[in-house]
Amino acid sequence: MKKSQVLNERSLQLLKALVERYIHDGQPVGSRVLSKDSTLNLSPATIRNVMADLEEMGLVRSPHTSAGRVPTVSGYRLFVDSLLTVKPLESSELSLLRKSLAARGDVNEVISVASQLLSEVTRMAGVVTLPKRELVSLRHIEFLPLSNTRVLVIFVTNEQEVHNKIIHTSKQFSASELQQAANYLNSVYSGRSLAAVRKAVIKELQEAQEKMNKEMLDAVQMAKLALDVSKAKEDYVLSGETNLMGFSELSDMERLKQLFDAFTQKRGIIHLLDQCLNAEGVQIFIGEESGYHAFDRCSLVTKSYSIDDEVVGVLGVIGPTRMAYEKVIPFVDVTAKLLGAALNPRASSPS
Amino acid sequence: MKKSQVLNERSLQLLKALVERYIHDGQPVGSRVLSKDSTLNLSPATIRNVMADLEEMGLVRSPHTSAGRVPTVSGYRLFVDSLLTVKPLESSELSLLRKSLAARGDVNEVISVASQLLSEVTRMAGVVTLPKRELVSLRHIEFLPLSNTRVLVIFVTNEQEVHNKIIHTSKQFSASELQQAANYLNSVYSGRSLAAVRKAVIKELQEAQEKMNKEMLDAVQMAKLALDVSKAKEDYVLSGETNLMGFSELSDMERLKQLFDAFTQKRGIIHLLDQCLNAEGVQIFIGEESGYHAFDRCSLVTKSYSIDDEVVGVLGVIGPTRMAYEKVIPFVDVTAKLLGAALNPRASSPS
DNA sequence: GCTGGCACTCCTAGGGGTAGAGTGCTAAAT
DNA sequence: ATTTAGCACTCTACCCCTAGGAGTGCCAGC
Repeated sequence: MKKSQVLNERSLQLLKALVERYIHDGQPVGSRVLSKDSTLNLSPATIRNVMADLEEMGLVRSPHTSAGRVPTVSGYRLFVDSLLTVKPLESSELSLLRKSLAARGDVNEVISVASQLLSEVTRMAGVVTLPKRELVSLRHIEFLPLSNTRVLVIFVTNEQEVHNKIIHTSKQFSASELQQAANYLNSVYSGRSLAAVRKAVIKELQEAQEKMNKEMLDAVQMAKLALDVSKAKEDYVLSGETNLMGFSELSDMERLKQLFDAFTQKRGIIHLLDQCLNAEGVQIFIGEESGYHAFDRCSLVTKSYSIDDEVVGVLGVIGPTRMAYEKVIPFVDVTAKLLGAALNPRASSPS
Repeated sequence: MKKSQVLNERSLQLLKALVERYIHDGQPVGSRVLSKDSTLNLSPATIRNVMADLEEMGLVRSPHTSAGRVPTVSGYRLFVDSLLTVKPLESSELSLLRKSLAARGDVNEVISVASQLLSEVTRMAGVVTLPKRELVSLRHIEFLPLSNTRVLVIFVTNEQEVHNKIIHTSKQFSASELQQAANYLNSVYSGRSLAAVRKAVIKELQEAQEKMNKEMLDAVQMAKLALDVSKAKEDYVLSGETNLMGFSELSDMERLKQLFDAFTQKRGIIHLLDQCLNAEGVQIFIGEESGYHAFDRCSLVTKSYSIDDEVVGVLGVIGPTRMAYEKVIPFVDVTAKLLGAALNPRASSPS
């Protein structure tokens, strides 16, 4: 039993060189190349010894007897956590980001542009969750009668986000009744947060009776229905999935199908991304770490983004475990910042 | 030179048997199996002669000297056009369709349910274009001021379809000015078709000057902006793409990537589907017939669907050329009819 | 005109042999 | 005590070859 189990500097440098090399050309790396490649001048034999240690610790493994070594998940983990030297963004990339994410009106458009940027620049898949603000303020609400007791509700939140849903009311309302109801709600609740409105509405309903006239009661009743499940949909925008088909490590059709199925299911991925919401800085899942079988051969590099210092969503890049972390990490980092800035309503340019 | 070039009944029956057999088990079919398989009792030798004729006419081909025969595109074409015996839907499928497509409120939801049905039942990919009615009637319009000269326009068409866009106006409007403008537009134009409104608006603008007061002029000006490009987005809902990854004929990663790229591009596919809009009955594109390289190994079975006798969209199934046409065709047919019925606003159930 | 027979072609699967890559181990060198 | 050179060993990838099988085309007989 050797003295090790604790890694000395040299082993770490070697691991670093090995991972970098493997990321670069995708083939198991042997002692010979590392000997030439690495800055530390060591003979292949020495390197073999060190590599044997690394293997014993589960940081690398060899696909078969006479192949070189390949990083394991733990190897990658150690690499990204403490060995990685990140490369600053190329200025061309930065300016592309800046240009494309210049503030514009439509939130959905900005989100999908960001997603596409992530995928195009990294040549992997980009993902951005839709922003969900805790504090959604009600800007305006409107009711339109449909057939029978169905009513179309349109409400605008956060200045310019339009939502609509159909509710079923207890009785049939006329257009003017609905107009009155909307007027009442707009005058009383406009500008307040959805959560506050919901709370106030419920309170009003409980102590209503005599204080309110019937129209207002109806209005409040409808507001309750309208705002009920309005925080339902969590969703994300995915781009460049097809880029993943180019990677040899994902060329197994069975796995690939599982991965794409996960993309359409959305559930698992959303859950995964949600875990990153509260994390500081760039978060990385390597291979099986994600806990989702479909991602076994993939890594996910994510960062949350914020509007006005409030974390509202997550974006990231999905690619094979063997990806250029040193470039992807800073890129995801910067994109998150710029996206947050672009979404800040106060900064939105008049154009 | 043989007497043929014109196909006799026997050759046709043989072709039919061959195609059916090939569709069934996906391997080149030889004279031996056909001899046993087919209803017409012929020796392998005779069948070989006939197959040689079929090959000469480009209806079948052999992958190599000692393999059986495989249908060519023309072979499939002849098969689906005149040899196919369609199977009626299984009652379980029909009832599933009926149940799932029971009329409900949200158009988008119905469309995506239909798309999923197409993919789930056929185990291939399902596609449905969003309905686009020529006659879109304006139900209601609303303006909300944003920062500076930007105005959020919300308008409702066809009873319950909500659209919104942001326009830039020449001057800054107050909330009440915008309210007035909306009131004016709603009172004058509500219930008329978008096309008519657009026309009327332009006319009014030209002869406006003295007849109208300033508020109305502003209103009309904004209506023009709002309704300007409102017929922009053609789109479709695709489901079950991943099913396509199971088929061996699409297992070439290069081609598969092209196919999926085409799915995300949307442009080509929309164009292809548009061609089916005006066709009667079920329309089929086999392999290269589509003209789109990405579809070389695929077939597309489509049918237009109508709301209230007006053709508004197309749905279909995308799968490998070797698909069970006799089941897919009637299924697409029925789905189109049921989707049309489900979307008919008059029939929408109050629930 | 159909059929049986036969020679032929081509694909496929499997075996054996070789070259190359890279290892682990040992013994010598530093 | 660590590093290094040398060497035997292992595993893969590739190539060639063969045997078997499938299916054809053609011809001659029914």
